[in-house]
Amino acid sequence: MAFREEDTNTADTAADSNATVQLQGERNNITIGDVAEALGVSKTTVSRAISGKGRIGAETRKRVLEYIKKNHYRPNVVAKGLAKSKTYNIGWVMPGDSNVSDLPFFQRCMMGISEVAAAGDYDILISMVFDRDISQLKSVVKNRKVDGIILGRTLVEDEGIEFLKESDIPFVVIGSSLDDDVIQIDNDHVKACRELTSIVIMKGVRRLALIGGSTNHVVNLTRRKGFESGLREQGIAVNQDLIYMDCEMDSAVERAVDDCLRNQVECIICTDDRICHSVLEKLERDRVRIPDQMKVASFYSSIMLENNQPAITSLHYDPKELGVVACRTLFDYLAGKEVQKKVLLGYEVVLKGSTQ
Amino acid sequence: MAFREEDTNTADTAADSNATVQLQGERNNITIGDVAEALGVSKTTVSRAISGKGRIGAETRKRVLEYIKKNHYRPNVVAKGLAKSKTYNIGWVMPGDSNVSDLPFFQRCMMGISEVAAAGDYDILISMVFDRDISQLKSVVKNRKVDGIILGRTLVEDEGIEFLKESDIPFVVIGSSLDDDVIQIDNDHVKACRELTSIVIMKGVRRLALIGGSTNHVVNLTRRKGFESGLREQGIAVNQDLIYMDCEMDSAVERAVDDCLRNQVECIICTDDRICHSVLEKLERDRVRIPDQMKVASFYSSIMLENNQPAITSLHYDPKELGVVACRTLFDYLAGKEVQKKVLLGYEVVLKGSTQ
DNA sequence: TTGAAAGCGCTAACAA
DNA sequence: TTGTTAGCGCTTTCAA
Repeated sequence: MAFREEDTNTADTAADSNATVQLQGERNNITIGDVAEALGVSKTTVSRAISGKGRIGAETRKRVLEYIKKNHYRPNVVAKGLAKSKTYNIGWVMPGDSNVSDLPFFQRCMMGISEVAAAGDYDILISMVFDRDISQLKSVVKNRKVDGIILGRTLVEDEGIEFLKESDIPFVVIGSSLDDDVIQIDNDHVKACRELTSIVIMKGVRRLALIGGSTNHVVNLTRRKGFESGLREQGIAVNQDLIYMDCEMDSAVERAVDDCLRNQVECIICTDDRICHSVLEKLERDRVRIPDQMKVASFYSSIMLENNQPAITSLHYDPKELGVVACRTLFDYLAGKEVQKKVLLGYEVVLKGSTQ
Repeated sequence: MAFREEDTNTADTAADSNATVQLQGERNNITIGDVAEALGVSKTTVSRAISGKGRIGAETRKRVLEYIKKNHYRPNVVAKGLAKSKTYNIGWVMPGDSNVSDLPFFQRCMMGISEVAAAGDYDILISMVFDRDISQLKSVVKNRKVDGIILGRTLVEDEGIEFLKESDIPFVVIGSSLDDDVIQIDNDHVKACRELTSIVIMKGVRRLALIGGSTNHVVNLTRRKGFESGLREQGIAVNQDLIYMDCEMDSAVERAVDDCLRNQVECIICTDDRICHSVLEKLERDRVRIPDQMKVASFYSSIMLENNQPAITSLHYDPKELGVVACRTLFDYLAGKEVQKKVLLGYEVVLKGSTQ
């Protein structure tokens, strides 16, 4: 029933005027040399006054600083970078092929990173990677445009990580890596998922199923591990037949749900909210009532689940905090400090009506 | 009914090991000087071989290029930038305070930008701005970390635009600006909204209402203009009482819907899908059936509306294309070419069940 | 406490 | 066709 009427002129001009503009003139900025000359001191002195390093007379210092302020001098960060072999940029690598529902997650991470970065006079250079295409990442690193990298997600076979390791540029990942050499910042998914699973079981449920996403995403493996650990903790044998992984397509989710219904599953747990959303739709279509006929919980929640009736029991994380810690860790590492190889952040279990 | 159990150890170490790492060693790269020396030519010659500019013997050129390839030499972009007064970065300014439902929009824009930028050997530096805080943008510009800027959205009173104008750095905006001096890339919202409004009217509706977002967002003004123009086009007088703007909060939307119901409105048009979503929830709560008792359409659709029953009539745009055109335009402008001050891109009217 | 000079890695006049 | 030299704007040794 979709009548599509496409506009023909896809690149039209404003009706009122065909006005054009052209760049002219040069911006020329005042340099450290100008300051030095104006004050009759050397560039070195000015440099020292600014950086605060090296001995310098309090009086001279004050004069320089005042002049600088009055004349709006700002050091050229790029030139400084060249001299110090730094770029004052860090690279933030986002998957360009992620589900829309994951975008807010990366966005929040980025806000955390950006906050810390800004405080350290750093900027963020982004590069998008796709499943098999890490060319943007490569170019940023090979062109030496960044001092370090933060990788936004981890895969089991991660070309990005491979590349970063061999190009020995400092980097940290958000998420867990199977590779111990990598500096990792993640939420404690195992513990979180174990806890949620346990709680659901303690409410009386015995037959639980897990519907999960790609097994190439480390996070899904971690969540599965937490789920199984929760079962065992409550003395329930892990039934591999009730664990459905790699449900990337809605159709796979549907098949899994059908199977659950056939097998008298009492509670479906989803590794993320995209899957959960699709489970909920399927259950609605089949007129399965939640929580009476089936309980549902999710190991990750975003806006997608926000307005569901009934509300969905799920785990909450703080993506911004991940970004903050990742960036701090990277900075510490760049500064030559010792950093922990793996930092695990907290979580929240939020119980709602869907597991009542 | 939300039992929240917060984890106490928000920054815990991996259980198995307290392993730490520390950065060591320096990456030292081969420079243009090394290449020159190895080949017994001057740096200039190497530079010319790489850039292809200036006369150089075919034989020499080949030798240099081969050596470079074999030894994995990559020019230092930052040094090149310093010499040429370029950064090879463009700034992408995203609102950090936007609704989650808008994030995919900005993400898609960014993908378009990133595609064009990469093709031009440029990278993207991001800065987030908040309603009243453009400090990140300022720092990026003042530190001269970028050659030009793309602004992701426009406000009626836009501090970002003000700042960019007076710092005379080249920039383009995605969206429309009331300021004619600004280079703008936008969809043709007026035309699109006029068309959608007209079509709905031609289906027999006479009493239409518009529920819209902040009047500080230029796009909302533009859409309102299109709505009114559609009414007039169909010979319907514009009733200002049925135009509800600045419905930022859900509560405002609810009041507007209540008012619509009282006033025998037959069709509610929303300026974006966040508002539409909230209209739909309200109507559902009031058990108003769509489209029988009330028709609904939206001037912008994203995932939020995707799975609604019935599907919602709306306008579709291509955010990535906006990014592509914005970046191309900026590049042209930087290159000293003449560019159009205002480029309007196309749209799609997608008719669905909600206006049946 | 201050300054001269070399250097970060590249480009671009100008000469040869 | 190639090389010499100065310079982009800053830092940093070394000397004064």
